[in-house]
Amino acid sequence: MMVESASETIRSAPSGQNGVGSLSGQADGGGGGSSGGGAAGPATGGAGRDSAVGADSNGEMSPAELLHFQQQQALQVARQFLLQQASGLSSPGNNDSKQSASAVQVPVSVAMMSPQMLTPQQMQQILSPPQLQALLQQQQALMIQQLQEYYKKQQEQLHLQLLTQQQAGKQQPKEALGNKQLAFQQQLLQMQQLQQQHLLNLQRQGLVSLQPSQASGPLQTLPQAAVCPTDLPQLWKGEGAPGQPAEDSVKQEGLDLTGTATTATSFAAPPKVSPSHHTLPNGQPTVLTPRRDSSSHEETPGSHPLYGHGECKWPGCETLCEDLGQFIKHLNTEHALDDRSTAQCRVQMQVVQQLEIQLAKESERLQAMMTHLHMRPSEPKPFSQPLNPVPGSSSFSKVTVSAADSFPDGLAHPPTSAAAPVTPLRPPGLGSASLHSGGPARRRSSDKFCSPISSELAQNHEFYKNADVRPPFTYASLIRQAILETPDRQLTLNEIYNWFTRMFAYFRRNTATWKNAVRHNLSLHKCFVRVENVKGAVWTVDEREYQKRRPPKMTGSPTLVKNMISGLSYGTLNASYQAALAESSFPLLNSPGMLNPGSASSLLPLSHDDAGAPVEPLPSNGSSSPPRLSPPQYSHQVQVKEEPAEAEEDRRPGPPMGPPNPSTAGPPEDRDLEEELPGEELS
DNA sequence: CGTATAATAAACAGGA
DNA sequence: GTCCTGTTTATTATAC
Repeated sequence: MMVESASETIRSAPSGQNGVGSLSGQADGGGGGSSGGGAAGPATGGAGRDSAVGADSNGEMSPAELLHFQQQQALQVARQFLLQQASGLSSPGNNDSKQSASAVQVPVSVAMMSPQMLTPQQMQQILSPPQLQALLQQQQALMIQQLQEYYKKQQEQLHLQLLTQQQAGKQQPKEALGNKQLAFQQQLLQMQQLQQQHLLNLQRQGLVSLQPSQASGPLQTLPQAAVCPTDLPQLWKGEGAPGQPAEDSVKQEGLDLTGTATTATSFAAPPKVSPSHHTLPNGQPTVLTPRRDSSSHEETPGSHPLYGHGECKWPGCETLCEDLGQFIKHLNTEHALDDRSTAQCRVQMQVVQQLEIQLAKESERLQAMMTHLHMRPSEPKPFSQPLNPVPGSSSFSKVTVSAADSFPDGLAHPPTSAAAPVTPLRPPGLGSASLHSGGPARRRSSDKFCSPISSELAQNHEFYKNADVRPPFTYASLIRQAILETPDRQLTLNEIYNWFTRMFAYFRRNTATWKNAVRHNLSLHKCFVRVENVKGAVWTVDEREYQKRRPPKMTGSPTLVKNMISGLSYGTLNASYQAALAESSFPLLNSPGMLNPGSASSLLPLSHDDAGAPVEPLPSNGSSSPPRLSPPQYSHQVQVKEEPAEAEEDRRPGPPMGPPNPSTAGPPEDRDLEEELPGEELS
């Protein structure tokens, strides 16, 4: 005892109390602050950037400026056009839905809230490593595709125009050609410049590695441009970021426009090239710099959309600034109106647009899902409805929705704490807990997330195993998991310890305190039943108790939940609700588990089992994944041989599981859903 | 602001 | 006496 406590204190003291204190402090600040500031900040920031892209505020523009402006406009239009196309294209492409749905779409949906609303870290939190990767890849692919499309189109048009022009030229007197040619040449030039500029920008951002020679050739560069927009994070990292490996592969895909290009240059053509010239949303001369500058001053004292938690929130810039003044100074010096800044703005714009499109799509899907689910008549447990979550941010996870093992709620607190120490890897949904990889973190990561533990764990099993990241689950849920993973559903304390260390790198390194916590939890929670075994004492889980205690958490966002429920029941969703849903859905989507409840169980051995708990599978899902509960599961109840008394507790829940809902008994996903049921005891 | 939950810390007891 | 296991109490952070 003495020894243990001593050792514990040694480590925990620093990391524990103090560490926690400071850490949590950061987290807090970050969380709260960012959520508030983050939401508002980015939003405004976005607006600012958006408009910024426009042009110069001054009514007067020099020819050069005008040209620049025009280019911007053209680019803007082109982008919009592309985006539209993309959306159109993607939808069909998504048809392969089922397979890619969870894998790809999910990430995308997440991406929607990215840059502006989420920091890279947040995204990492929300996404599981694989998801993150998928997201990045998708982003890349999308951008590449768009760029390619765009340039291709432009090229084609030019070519066409050239041909036309050529013909016309032959039949027309040279003078006549004069103007047209001039116009066309100008346009061509403009386009080339635009492209070059774009490439340059990309290059500056480290997105594209251009060989000087290629860069020099106007149209030749196109292929490159199409090439490699890297992942968002990279984008934001700005010039500092080294080119990505992806480039190579992409380059090969470059369009072979050279031929055309060369040809094109030599001829003149009709004026209009751009596909659409409708007025641009932000065609106005509002402007970037001025805007920015002014905004910095305008912002209510003490705040600035691009400033939060002591650091600059300019994409890719996380420079620390002690105060607003310093930040403004930094903003003006580092993010003045220059190519890089404008390029970043443009990128941001593009990102936003893409996200918007995605948002629309996802919202639609969500609605369809809800509609579909709603159709299902009985919903024994409203709460367990897969849809759950809505609570804008965090709460929903609480919804016991089993299916939804959701974790991430990270949104709630946009941890602006971008600065926060980021663990190399970030599992899906961990919350802030992960922030301090070092010491014991106090953050409760929660039960909110925990329900999904099995699926989550299953999916990121390797991750937690190797990354020194605090798992986003409560001790109770982890313990339960450990126990349930066992065939016997019982473990000795030591075995539980071993499970912890085996499954989580975090518990290998961060010793001590957690053991105490484990013991504490075992004793404290009624759901853990100690049974005397021949060999000694083992711990088992009383699902019933476990489930019992969860409800409270669900309360997460009562209102939202209620709304959701009501919404479901009524079948009608009001706008706000929908919006909320859409919003919240992202995080959920992130978790594959959610999308695929059944998968969870399959992945993790444990999930199903717990049969003890009568899980009620979702109406539809249930059938698909009848838990392969093994008969024994129940036996688990407690094979604990001796100690009837205690055992009985176990059994009660177990075998009887039947009781709650025999028919539905099979808990496909996890037992999470299971009993939540009726408020039985709760209410 | 009050309440509930969870994490953390630590005191303490019983048994090997 | 030491260590492990369990129980219990207190404090603090968070979320609602």
